[in-house]
Amino acid sequence: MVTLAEVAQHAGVSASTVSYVLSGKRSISAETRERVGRSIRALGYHPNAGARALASNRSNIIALMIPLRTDMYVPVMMEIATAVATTARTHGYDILLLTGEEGPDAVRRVTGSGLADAMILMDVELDDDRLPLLRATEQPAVLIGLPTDPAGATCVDLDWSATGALCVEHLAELGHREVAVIGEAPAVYERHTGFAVRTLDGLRSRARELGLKVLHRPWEGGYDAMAATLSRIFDERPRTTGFVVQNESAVEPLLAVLRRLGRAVPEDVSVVAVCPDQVAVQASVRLTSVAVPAQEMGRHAVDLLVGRLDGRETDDVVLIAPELTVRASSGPAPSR
Amino acid sequence: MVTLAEVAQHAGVSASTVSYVLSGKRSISAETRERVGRSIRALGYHPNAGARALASNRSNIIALMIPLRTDMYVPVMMEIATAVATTARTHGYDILLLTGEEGPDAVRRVTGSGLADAMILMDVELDDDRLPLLRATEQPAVLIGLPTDPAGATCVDLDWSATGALCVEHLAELGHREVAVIGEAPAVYERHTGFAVRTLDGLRSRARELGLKVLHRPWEGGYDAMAATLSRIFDERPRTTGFVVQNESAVEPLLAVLRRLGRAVPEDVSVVAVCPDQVAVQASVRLTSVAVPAQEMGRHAVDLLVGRLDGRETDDVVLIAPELTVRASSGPAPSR
DNA sequence: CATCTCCGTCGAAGCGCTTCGACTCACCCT
DNA sequence: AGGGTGAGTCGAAGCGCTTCGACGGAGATG
Repeated sequence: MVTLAEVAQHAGVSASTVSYVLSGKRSISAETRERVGRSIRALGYHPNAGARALASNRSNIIALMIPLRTDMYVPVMMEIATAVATTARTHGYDILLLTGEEGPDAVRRVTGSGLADAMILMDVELDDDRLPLLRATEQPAVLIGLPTDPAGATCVDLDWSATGALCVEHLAELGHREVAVIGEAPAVYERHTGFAVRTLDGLRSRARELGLKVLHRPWEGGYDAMAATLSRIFDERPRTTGFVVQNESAVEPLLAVLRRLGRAVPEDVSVVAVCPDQVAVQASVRLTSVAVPAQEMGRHAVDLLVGRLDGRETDDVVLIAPELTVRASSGPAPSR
Repeated sequence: MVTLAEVAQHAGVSASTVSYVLSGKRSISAETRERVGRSIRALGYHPNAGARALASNRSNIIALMIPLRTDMYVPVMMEIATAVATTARTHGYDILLLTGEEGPDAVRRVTGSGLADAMILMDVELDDDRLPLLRATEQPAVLIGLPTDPAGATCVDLDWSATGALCVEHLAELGHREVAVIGEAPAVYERHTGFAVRTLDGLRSRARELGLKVLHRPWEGGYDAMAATLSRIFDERPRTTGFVVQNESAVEPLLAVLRRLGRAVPEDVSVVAVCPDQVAVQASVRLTSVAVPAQEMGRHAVDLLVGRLDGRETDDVVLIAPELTVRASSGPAPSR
């Protein structure tokens, strides 16, 4: 293993000089810089992460806490995670992967041990039990999600409330009067997951303003469950012509069951989805959708964090405005 | 920030004693251990990760390199990743997340800097360019996947070749004579991804032994592409009655298109999938399938690695035997 | 009873790096 | 000519922990 001291000796300078070459924190003559650079390459030197962390009190690691729930749509999580990882690398940071399993303890462990310089938390609940811990430490943290009280942490999220409103507005403009929402699994609402609750609230209040009737049904997964859900919906509200799907994995089952029921999309019923664009265009019907900007959220989170770590002032809450793309799954309400 | 020394002072012992209490590497009287434990709790002490890594030359971190390709089935990757993370935690290790993007450089960086004690690599190609680097370091590594020459690294994988064989055997037993394979995206084969190539090889050679005709068609994604693929297959081999799907995301498109073509499953055609059990049971037709044991693979990989790190001798290659579960998507070939 | 052994504890020496203060030149200003 | 300035470099002091060797004392051994 090659050390700084060996590089210094090889280059005929002192260890501190090599360190300053590496960090650029003091000016070094071009000639010396050159020579040190050559020695580094010649010896194949890599700074030791532990030593660096100890001496500088910086690990250059960002912890990312991902839920390991199976009731969330995984690809979006993954997309956020990869965006976080790649963005972090461009700033010289690595990502430590924490699963939600450990819960608040993980926060304690990581901040306490100086393993990471900062944290990014996903799957934020409205009243998240990790928040008090974050407030108690001076370590920067970014939530991907928006709790009820965001004090003490920076937040990045899609404006879910506006998203819900946007979906229902679109359907209203097309003349739909009765709308059904196929939601997440019940457990997601029960633990007050921010995005699910907010979407629903935003949708409902806009619907009220517009005079639309809304039915919300969670969905557990599976085709049979979808068939049951739909038949219940059409029993209770036969005149339902608009659907909002907030759960990406519900998209295909919904379309399949509608087909089986003989309801044409978009002639008989319209469907608006909240999902990544890729899902929307690859579905069996090209979906009118509000995109979930997973990449953007991940990138933003890291940028904010790095800004904080570099001592810059940053925004406290970044809400991304939703954008609806009209595709083939929504159209004018059938005249009856 | 609380340090070891402060704990030692608070407990009235020397720093080394506290260290030995923590590591258990020397015997400590019960009374002292008790007292030190109390001080630790009283002060809220957490060992500093950097200092520990520096002094002990162990970071207690395992690097996990995940592909960030979009042409792979994401949920399986994620399942492996979470299994890796949770298993690692039970052994006291944390996970450093590396995306495939950096490629071999990431290996160099991580092993060189002592950031991680070991690595787990996913998305292994038959002739992977990260392998030479792994062989050149004495750091343990586990591949989830099996390259052509596994020397120098431990490997964990499903026996894909046997998996392919198993699928075709099942169809053969049911009397199917002409079989089509809906594969991964072409790029997956082009870069010689181990599992894709091996499955196909295993399937083909068993088919040859059994006298079955096999057609293999990659699939890029999307319903239209699936419709095109199927119509080509039925053009070229009208008597095709068996399908093997190795790409989980192809399952629903395949079933939907078959339905549209008026081919009933399993009466007209049988479908065997290679996918996680959850996908198989939640599909619109309950699928006969070979399970991809994602969790098991992740867990195994970590167990092997930890074994190595603890100086134990471990297996070099762990191949998990495939298991086929018969469900509702396969049945006797139609008599013609 | 002298000697050996083992247990429990301590002190000190690093691990490889960053960073602060200090030093040496050259150069510029008055 | 004297002093000030800034660029470039060095030495040394730590960062918080692990670990090795040493040591005193208790109990076992012959």
